[in-house]
Amino acid sequence: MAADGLSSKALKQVKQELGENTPLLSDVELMGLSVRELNHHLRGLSKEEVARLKQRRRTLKNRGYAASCRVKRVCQKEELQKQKMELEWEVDKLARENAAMRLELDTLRGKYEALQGFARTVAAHGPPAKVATASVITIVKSGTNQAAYS
Amino acid sequence: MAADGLSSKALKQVKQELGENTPLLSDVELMGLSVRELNHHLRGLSKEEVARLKQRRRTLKNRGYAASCRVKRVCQKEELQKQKMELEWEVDKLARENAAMRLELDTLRGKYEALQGFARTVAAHGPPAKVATASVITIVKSGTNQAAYS
DNA sequence: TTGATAAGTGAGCAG
DNA sequence: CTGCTCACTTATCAA
Repeated sequence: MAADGLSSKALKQVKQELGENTPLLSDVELMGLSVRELNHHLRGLSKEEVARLKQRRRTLKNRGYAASCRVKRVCQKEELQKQKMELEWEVDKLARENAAMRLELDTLRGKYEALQGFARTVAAHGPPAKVATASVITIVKSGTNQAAYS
Repeated sequence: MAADGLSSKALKQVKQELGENTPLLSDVELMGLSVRELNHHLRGLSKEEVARLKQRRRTLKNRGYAASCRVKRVCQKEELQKQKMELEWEVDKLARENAAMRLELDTLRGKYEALQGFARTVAAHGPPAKVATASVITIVKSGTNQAAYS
């Protein structure tokens, strides 16, 4: 291969010239033929020419296979990267939700405990007197669910 | 290329024979040489032989480059898949945490509102009487933070 | 036979 | 020049 002294460009030129010598079967055309159609075009050709033509057909097809193989590889890689980005986005979103809920939970816990202290005092002693601090009053007034008034 | 009638196996045999004719520079050896070392081995060779040898060196190196290129491609793909799996795992973990916290939050909200209703009643009317239902008593008794007794 | 893929080769670019 | 990557060819394997 390295000894023939012909670049691939030169070879392509040769192929083009040959193709012009035999315009009936040049590259793209040769690929699209079914076996039956191919045999039709093969009538009256020497054994060697038939073999050469079939080999050329195979080579052309292989060229296409190689190309689609490369395309496939690229697509798969892009698909992976895309999925990765989507997952990163989802992680970010969930992390934010998580932080927000944690905050909310802590806040609510604080309010709940304050209210619980108030209730415990009330339950133990008499009616609300000194225990009802401003914070507790606030808590009692600001309901998380305003739909329970009636 | 398709016209030379030589398979790559045949070519390799040829190369091996040539290598045995010139045992001083065969494949692996030729690759590991620095330019200076190479020039040393090139003394007293015809221009053509020098060119041929250099070309063979280049070809051998290219073979190695191609191999490492493929390895690299595979590694990158595996790396992406690994990262993807880690992200999936993280999403799963965060989603679970999220669900658990949401549940906890809902529960606490429920308890909070019940307690709030109790407190509101107590604040509006007198001491605990008929309003203190069993659920509220339970809520008051089961503290989320037992450290507030004194 | 057809299609896909690994390995090898040359072309061409970048450093 | 060296190293890398692309397109192509060939050798193989599976369907």
